[in-house]
Amino acid sequence: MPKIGMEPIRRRALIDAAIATIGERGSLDVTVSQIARRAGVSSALAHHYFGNKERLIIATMRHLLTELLTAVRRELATAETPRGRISAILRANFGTEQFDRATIAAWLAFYVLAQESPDARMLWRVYASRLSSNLLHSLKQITDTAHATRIASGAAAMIDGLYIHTALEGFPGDASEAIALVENYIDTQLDVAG
Amino acid sequence: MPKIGMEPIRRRALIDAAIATIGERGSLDVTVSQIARRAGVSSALAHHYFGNKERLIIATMRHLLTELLTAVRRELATAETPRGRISAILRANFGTEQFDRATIAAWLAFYVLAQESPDARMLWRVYASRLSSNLLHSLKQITDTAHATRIASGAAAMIDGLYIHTALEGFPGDASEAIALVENYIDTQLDVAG
Amino acid sequence: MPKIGMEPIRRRALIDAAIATIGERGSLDVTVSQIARRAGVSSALAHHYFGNKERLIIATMRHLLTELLTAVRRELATAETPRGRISAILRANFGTEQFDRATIAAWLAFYVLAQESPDARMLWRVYASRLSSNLLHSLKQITDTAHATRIASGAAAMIDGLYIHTALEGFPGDASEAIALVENYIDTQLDVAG
Amino acid sequence: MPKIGMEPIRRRALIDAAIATIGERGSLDVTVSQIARRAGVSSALAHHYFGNKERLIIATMRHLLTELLTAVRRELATAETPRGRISAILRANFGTEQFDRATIAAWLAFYVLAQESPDARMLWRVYASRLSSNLLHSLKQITDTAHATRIASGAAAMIDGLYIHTALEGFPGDASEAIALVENYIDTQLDVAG
DNA sequence: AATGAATGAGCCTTCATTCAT
DNA sequence: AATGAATGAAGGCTCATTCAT
Repeated sequence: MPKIGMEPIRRRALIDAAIATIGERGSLDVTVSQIARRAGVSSALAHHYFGNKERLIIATMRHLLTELLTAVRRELATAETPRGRISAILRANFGTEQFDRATIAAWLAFYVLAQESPDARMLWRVYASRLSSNLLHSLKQITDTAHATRIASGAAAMIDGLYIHTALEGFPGDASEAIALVENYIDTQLDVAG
Repeated sequence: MPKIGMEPIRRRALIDAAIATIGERGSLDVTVSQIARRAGVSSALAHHYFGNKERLIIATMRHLLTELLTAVRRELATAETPRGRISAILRANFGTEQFDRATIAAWLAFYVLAQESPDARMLWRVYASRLSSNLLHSLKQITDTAHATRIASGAAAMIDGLYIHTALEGFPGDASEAIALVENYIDTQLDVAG
Repeated sequence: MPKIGMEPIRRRALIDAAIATIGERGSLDVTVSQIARRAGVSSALAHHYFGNKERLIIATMRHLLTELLTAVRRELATAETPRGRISAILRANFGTEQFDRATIAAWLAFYVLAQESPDARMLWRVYASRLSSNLLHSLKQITDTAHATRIASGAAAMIDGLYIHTALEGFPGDASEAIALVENYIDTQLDVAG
Repeated sequence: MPKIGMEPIRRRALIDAAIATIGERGSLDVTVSQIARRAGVSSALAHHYFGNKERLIIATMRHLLTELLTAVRRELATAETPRGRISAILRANFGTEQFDRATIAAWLAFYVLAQESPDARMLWRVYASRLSSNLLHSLKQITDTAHATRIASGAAAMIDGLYIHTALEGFPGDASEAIALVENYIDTQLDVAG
């Protein structure tokens, strides 16, 4: 086995382990040692590559964000109409990779981190404004700005709310039902907006 | 003269201090000492009254929940129609006491706690199902069960989503705009449902 | 045994233990745990009372300095002539309390600390300028300013040099011989200065 | 083409880097990595050439000592009288290479190391006895053994004391003033000794 | 009723050191 | 000749918790 070029492999392994550990625990109250052990390395190595715990956590959050945005882009590529683009965004947000237990739990934990850490908040803002502008862009092609703005806000809130409810098992349905709920919201709003 | 009957006073002071401390920090990463100091007592006293940190946190969460439910009951008492009862619930959820910075931040932190602590999850379930059944009960008097169920789920998700967005300053509006968004959702849904 | 008012007792015990531990080791490479163990308490208590390791070390240095200055003052009180005051200062600097193995070793370690820590350097400056001004004051009553200044500098350097040589066992004599060397320096200088 | 004969170059580079790093920090609290980075190599190479950290430090100390003794020898070669030889020794000790900031700081750090490390103490002893015997040898040609011994001890102490005071910026003058102080001590002592 | 005193347990972090390449 | 990869060991520091008063 080659002993060179391990850095990207280890970084990725540590980030994956961080998601799994945080997801399992349901909070950021995890130790670097736990994450490192799950990644099959020593905690010292985690520090070697990430500097400190916070940076590892932030890198993990960024990874999740990147994956989500990639999924969004992938789905968007298949859409052909403005309304179809909105559905694509929803499919990406509730896709199997984004909507599995550990990932949702990790996202929720990051929401809390975003309250204390400026870095984390900035990342959350990137996610939120990207989602918002994606929705807005498509909605504006269907209805007027005032309606589009309101619908985008409502849909974004509903999406995050569904994440929470799923994480806490307060939402009885699965991903497709979550999507249906938001789709229905948008359809109904657009119907009424005319 | 011996101070008698201090217990309820101290308990309340500690719970208030816990909300303030958690709200300020934005997470449950607060020490018992910080809370106690804010309450003007020693950390040993906090343990004397609550046994351990977790029970103090749970008591704080329960307090917040009780206050919310009390506010809901108070608002409901002023409502006269099923639709009016729904508006009353929203007014309570976004009322000044529930929707201030520290309280929202604390709620968000508790959401995360609910992922790890069975006690906390149970409390969250109480809140979620109470909210849900309140909404459902009124909605069923206006539309059929299928529509009512969906609208209740959507509204509940939207409410929690708005809490998150407000906590992270991703929602640009204030309480009244948050209310308007949910009211509009419900109105539109009911319109279409017929 | 009383359980109140322990703070000054513990602080003193920790400082004494720090001197002994540092003196024995010959450097500041000692752990808080070692010091605490010697003082008969947990390392957590050391942090409780001093905040962190550096502050404990600085407090120890300050203690040594205070003791030295107290000894100087005590000896000065017995002196009656300017020349006698100089001898008093030397007696204090080479007195049994200041000139024992552990204390000398600790002083030497502090000299090094003074190179990196501004707090430590400030303390060293206090010691150095106090010694210097004490010597200078008496010398000026015996000879002119130019000579007095030079002699004070030379004597101060010789004193510190003798500390080092004693710490490293490069000086063959004991305290009285060290004193004699400096006394002789001063006498000779004054003789020549006229 | 394989790099051949790199060993002496690397050793020297590491030792120079060690002096600079220790001098800058003012203590031996430097990491092997810092030294290696400054030398432009990996820390593993430092271990490859020196075995462990202590040996690198000792080698650095020995280097400093060798340079000092070389300087002494160089200066001594220019002296023609016993008194001139003493001046030559002083010139060497306070020469620009020995008396620069980093070197002095490193020396002071080594003094402390000499308290814990037998190897370091042995090196210091070599320096101290060489200095002492050099001085003594010349002094004995000028005055009787008793006086010569005392003057040698006093001068040696004064020299080290001046190093400390310079390191800690407690000595206001520069090298030439330091030399003058010791020269004056010796002259005066010899005058009186007759 | 209340607290100062005290600690065990645990976590983050650093660093000298080793090893395969 | 040289280094990236990796770790064990240890230290500083925090904190919930206990206890005697």
